[in-house]
Amino acid sequence: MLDHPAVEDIDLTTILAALGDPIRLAILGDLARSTGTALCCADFRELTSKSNLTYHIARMREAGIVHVEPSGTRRLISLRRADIDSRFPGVLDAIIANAIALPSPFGPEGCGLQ
Amino acid sequence: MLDHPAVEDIDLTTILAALGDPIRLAILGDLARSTGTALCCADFRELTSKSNLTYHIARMREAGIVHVEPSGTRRLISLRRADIDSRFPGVLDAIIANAIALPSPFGPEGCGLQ
DNA sequence: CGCTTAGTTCAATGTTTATTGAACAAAGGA
DNA sequence: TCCTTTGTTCAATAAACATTGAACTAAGCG
Repeated sequence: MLDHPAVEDIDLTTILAALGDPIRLAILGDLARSTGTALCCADFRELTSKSNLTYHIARMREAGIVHVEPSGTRRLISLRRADIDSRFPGVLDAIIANAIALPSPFGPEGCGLQ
Repeated sequence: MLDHPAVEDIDLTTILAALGDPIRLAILGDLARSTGTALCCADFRELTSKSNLTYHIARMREAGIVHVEPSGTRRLISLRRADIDSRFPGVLDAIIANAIALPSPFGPEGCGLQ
């Protein structure tokens, strides 16, 4: 539980598959928009249900895209941006640059975050 | 049949999902390595079976990643690099740069091309 | 201690995906 | 015209994926 792959074990196919889903791409966008502020699962509640979020965030964690750290009753989610960039230079940055501009797949009001 | 999405209909999630598969990422790598030479389905035969190639190449075509053009008894496959770059700048280039370096998922001898 | 907030686990369900092999179609060369 | 090469279609199948809701755990607060 809460296993994070080592940098050298991060796989490009797995990263792309993990981001090839509207909910997870929206999570990526939210995380990228909020650099500095740590987000927790509850911050993504407008995207889907609690248990479904557990599922999607676990997929991103297992792919090596996010780091999840328990903090009291919550889990702080952060991007492993430097890790992915060192392993696959430019890939995550390019995706983020485009994902940030994307409208939220769940209504024009966005996800509520910034 | 042989429907290609218009540039403005190309979707980032769909592209990432299409490339989040070892066979399709290998096809992308082969195409990127062979700029100048047009490839046909048969050039990917070391990756999987004929009918499975039809399936994977159709997915890439429907995602807007490749253009497929009949030519005699074959189909010439080419990357829609400029199209994707105009829609999602940098994304495909970054993925290609990393995919090219990737070992073929099907044996150290690579795919036989190049 | 009891309540609330945050998130997980689990089983169930329906959908999509990947893969196979056999049968088929279409173009080109001998 | 027959044969070969190239690729498609189709049905079947197994596996992976996404989604739900109910039950649960764990931490913090009053």
